[in-house]
Amino acid sequence: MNPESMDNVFQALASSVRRQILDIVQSRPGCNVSYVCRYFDVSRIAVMKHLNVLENAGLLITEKQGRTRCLYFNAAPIQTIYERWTTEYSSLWAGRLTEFKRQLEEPRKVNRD
Amino acid sequence: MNPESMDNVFQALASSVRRQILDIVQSRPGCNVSYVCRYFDVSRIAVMKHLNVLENAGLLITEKQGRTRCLYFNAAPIQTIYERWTTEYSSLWAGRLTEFKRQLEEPRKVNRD
DNA sequence: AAAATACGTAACCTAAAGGTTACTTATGAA
DNA sequence: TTCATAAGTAACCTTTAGGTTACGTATTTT
Repeated sequence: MNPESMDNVFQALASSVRRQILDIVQSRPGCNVSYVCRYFDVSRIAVMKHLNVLENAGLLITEKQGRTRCLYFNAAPIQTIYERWTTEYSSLWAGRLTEFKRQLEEPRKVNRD
Repeated sequence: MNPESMDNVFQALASSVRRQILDIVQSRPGCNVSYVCRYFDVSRIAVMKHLNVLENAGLLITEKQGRTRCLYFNAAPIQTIYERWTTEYSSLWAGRLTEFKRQLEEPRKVNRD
């Protein structure tokens, strides 16, 4: 997973509305756009933009059936990030804030992600 | 953890530069602003803004000593989110995309977070 | 004391996020 | 066939994000 798509996933999750949308779709796999819209006070276009952000991040899968767009939640990106971060920050996720002082003698450009 | 601060954490993590900063500070607990700046090509002010975003999300702790600002990584917010999401989406994080179709008879305002 | 260093604040600029309304298009139902 | 419904596109607006330069202030260092 490249840093760009990691950005997309975190960015997508950084909105309460979008996290709610994930909840809704998860509880109703295959539901359509109008169904999701009923839960919110904002316009359908605004909801569609949120859906597109989520789809772009890979958190939603779309399947067009006739005139309706069926929505499915995809947990894979979250799992990937979780696995990645548990490896890199394993001690931290485990709950211990270890003061692991790696000897970094001279600053250099970091190339993470 | 309220949805607002959850937003802040995800938002803070949605930037490759900021994730790199976390790496740097984690590898050098107590380092100062200038030290972090050496890793990036952007201005010091830009880096400071990133640091403030991270601090606001609770991912960085700051301790002023004389004229220097000492930086420490704080994993607590990440742990909280992890625990929260593993509870809510446990089956998903576990790797099985279960088609758990909860019977949601009539749409209503969702109040998650 | 003078100079260099570390940080902070203010004002500004550009691009992106997140919302709106208006209009189109395609499909399903009567 | 007509009408209602589901979705998409375009153009626009306002706020926020992320960067800049210029300037100010406190604390070390020489």
